[in-house]
Amino acid sequence: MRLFLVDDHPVVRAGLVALLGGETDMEVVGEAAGGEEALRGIAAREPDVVLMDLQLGDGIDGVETTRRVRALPSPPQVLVLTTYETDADLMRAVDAGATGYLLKACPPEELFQGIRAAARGETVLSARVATRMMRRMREPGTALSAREVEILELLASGAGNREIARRLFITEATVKTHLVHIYGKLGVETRTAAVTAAVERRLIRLP
Amino acid sequence: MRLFLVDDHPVVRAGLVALLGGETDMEVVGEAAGGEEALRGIAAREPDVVLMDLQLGDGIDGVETTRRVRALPSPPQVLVLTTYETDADLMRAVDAGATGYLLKACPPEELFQGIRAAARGETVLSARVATRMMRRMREPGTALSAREVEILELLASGAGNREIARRLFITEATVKTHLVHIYGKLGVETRTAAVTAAVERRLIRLP
DNA sequence: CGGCGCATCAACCGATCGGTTGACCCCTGG
DNA sequence: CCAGGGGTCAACCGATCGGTTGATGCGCCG
Repeated sequence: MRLFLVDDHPVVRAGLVALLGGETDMEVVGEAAGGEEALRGIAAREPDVVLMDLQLGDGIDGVETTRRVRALPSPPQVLVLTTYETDADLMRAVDAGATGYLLKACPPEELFQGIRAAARGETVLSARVATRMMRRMREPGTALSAREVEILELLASGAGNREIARRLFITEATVKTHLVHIYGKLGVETRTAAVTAAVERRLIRLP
Repeated sequence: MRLFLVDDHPVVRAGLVALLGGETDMEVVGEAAGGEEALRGIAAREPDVVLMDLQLGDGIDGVETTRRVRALPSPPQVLVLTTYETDADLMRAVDAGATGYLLKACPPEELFQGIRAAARGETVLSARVATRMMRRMREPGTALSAREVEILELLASGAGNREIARRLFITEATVKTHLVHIYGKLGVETRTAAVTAAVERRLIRLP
């Protein structure tokens, strides 16, 4: 089983090499610190599974790299191995064609089994990640409308209700109504908390 | 040189062991995934240098662990080795008694030299971290105090003034005074705008 | 057709926030 | 020594925000 590592931390790459060296059925055939380097290396070495971090430091991130890797002819499986377990990270990774999503904090044995499962094309999720997905499924009504996202973005820019109303050509009353709905869906009570909650879930992105 | 590792990621610990194994003058005498475990291990093994991550997953974080380690009789040097380079993390780590602050993304050679420097009691900073500090020095009036950063972090969590006051053991009046200063330094007029400005300038990091 | 969710608006009230002025303490450095 | 900066607190005021109730119109879907 040929593996390729993509992570901007030399320490993490060394750790994976060391850990995987103990498994007789796995071999690390290449590694990369950034997206561009990864694409070149993967095209050249043709691994079976790519272990991909999402935060790569330089311009092109892990999600975009995953998308391009999966667009290669006869692409390898891509197993995301990252630090965080936000909904948006997971969704975007899956959308980009990732085969699985594991956390760096997971025990090594879970990592080994995950890699073998990914090589067989099976979807593999860390226990904590799977738990989050289940909870999302069971709690509908948390999806924000397009209008509500518009409000959130102006909110994040620090605009007051009057300013938001002016920019969207509606009245303050309407803005307040939207805000109440947003607070409810995000489970917060203040505008500031709404902004941070939205950023964490990658509903909006700070400029 | 006896080293002790504190990091909640098995992969990272394995990576450090593998990397440091190549250096003849270093020896990893113990490791821990969490704060409590670290304190017990360090007291027992008496290392020269502790490599400390700031995100430990469980209740007690790296900063608090560092503070307690430095409070031990004849404490080891603590070298923070983490992923981020926000002002908040750096300032709190230094305040807690850390000898240095390196990033996991740094090249291994910088890590080795940093450990040797830390063992001699010298302060060592990653190049990117040092750059940030220099810029802070050269632009006074825009630099937030440690206390102001504390306020900002609670602000970002969506806390109201009363909640901030309660958590920091001060009165609402004091919180408001700090906020006025923060608004002035960041060039904003509302708490929400202050949070986004602070995140953009990497003064704080969203949870 | 009759709900249902979304978007819009109004009026009201209490709570909170933004801004100001003034004050005290502690520490550091010229 | 004392000026300066940071941290703390108080009292006050107007502006804004959070929360509520109620209402209208639109499009979708069974």
